[in-house]
Amino acid sequence: MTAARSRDRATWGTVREELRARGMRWTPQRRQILQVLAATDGHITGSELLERCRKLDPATTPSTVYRTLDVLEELGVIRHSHGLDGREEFHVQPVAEHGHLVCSSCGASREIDAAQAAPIARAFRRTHDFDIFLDHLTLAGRCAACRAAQAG
Amino acid sequence: MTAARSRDRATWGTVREELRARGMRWTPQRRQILQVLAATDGHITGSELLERCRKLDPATTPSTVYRTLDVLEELGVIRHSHGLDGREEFHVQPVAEHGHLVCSSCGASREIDAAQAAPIARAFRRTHDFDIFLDHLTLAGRCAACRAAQAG
DNA sequence: CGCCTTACTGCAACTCGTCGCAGTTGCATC
DNA sequence: GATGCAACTGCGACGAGTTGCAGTAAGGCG
Ligand SMILES: [Mn+2]
Ligand SMILES: [Mn+2]
Ligand SMILES: [Zn+2]
Ligand SMILES: [Zn+2]
Repeated sequence: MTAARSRDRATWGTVREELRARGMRWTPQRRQILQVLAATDGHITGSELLERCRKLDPATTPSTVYRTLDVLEELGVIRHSHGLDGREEFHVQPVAEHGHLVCSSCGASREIDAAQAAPIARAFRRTHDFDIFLDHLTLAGRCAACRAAQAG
Repeated sequence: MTAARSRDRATWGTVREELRARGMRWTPQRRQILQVLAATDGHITGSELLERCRKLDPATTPSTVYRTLDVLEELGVIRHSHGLDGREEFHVQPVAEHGHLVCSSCGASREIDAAQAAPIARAFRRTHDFDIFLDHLTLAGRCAACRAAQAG
């Protein structure tokens, strides 16, 4: 984990106040989930998060973890996209908005930043009057290496 | 269901020979699944297919249906993309290759045809040497109506 | 037609995730 | 510090989908 990629301490600390401001509660379970997320770089699935929480507290239950992920996404603290298998993958914030480009053959994954996605967003805005959510975008396809390997 | 959108009788009929050619077998279960798919317009999920098969034969089992979907996708008879919830949605062939544009707020969905996707495909081919699979693409976002509704 | 190989089916157990409900607890207020 | 309300947790049942395995049957061949 690098400081550049994860929410800094001060930002994570505001979650408690963001919850209170909405009439929601700060519980030991939520504190622990946030602690694990703060130590996570990049992406994490619900079941991975559950597993890591259970290392700290084996009594952690699935429903609490999944419901907390929903709450945190409503607050904007995390966002999700989907892997090739369709499972949700959560991003900790405030990483720059980005999509993913994944090779169906080898699983290699690259991020698509806002600049790269801008032409696509503009095209659908113009032709369909539709705003694309880059954070939710996963493009599947075949990378150069896999295309070359199969070409023979 | 319209003739224009579903695989015609002759094309569905070739599936039996395509299976045989690969050393696979033509079974009553597969015949029935294909019968349901032939009567399906547009998209269908695995559990929807299971449910429809069970109307014809209540003894239909999940594993056979899901495994048959895998086989048919390998043969190229169907393809899948993912709904906003991540679940697989199968397309019967030979519908023209297309992606989807789905509004996260109201669920409205439009198809993206090859012509509309061509600029995107070209861009990623050029900048990342990566071939996009249009059939697998689902773009999430917000439609004009929902944007207007929320603007106030 | 009957045999044999092996693809396939159905089952049971499992994973991931969701949901209603009853009991618990955060936290605001006095 | 005690009280009370509602948000939250944990439970148990459930839905969707996957997988190993043992028994079944498709279909090629004699
Ligand atoms: Mn997929
Ligand atoms: Mn999603
Ligand atoms: Zn690859
Ligand atoms: Zn909409």
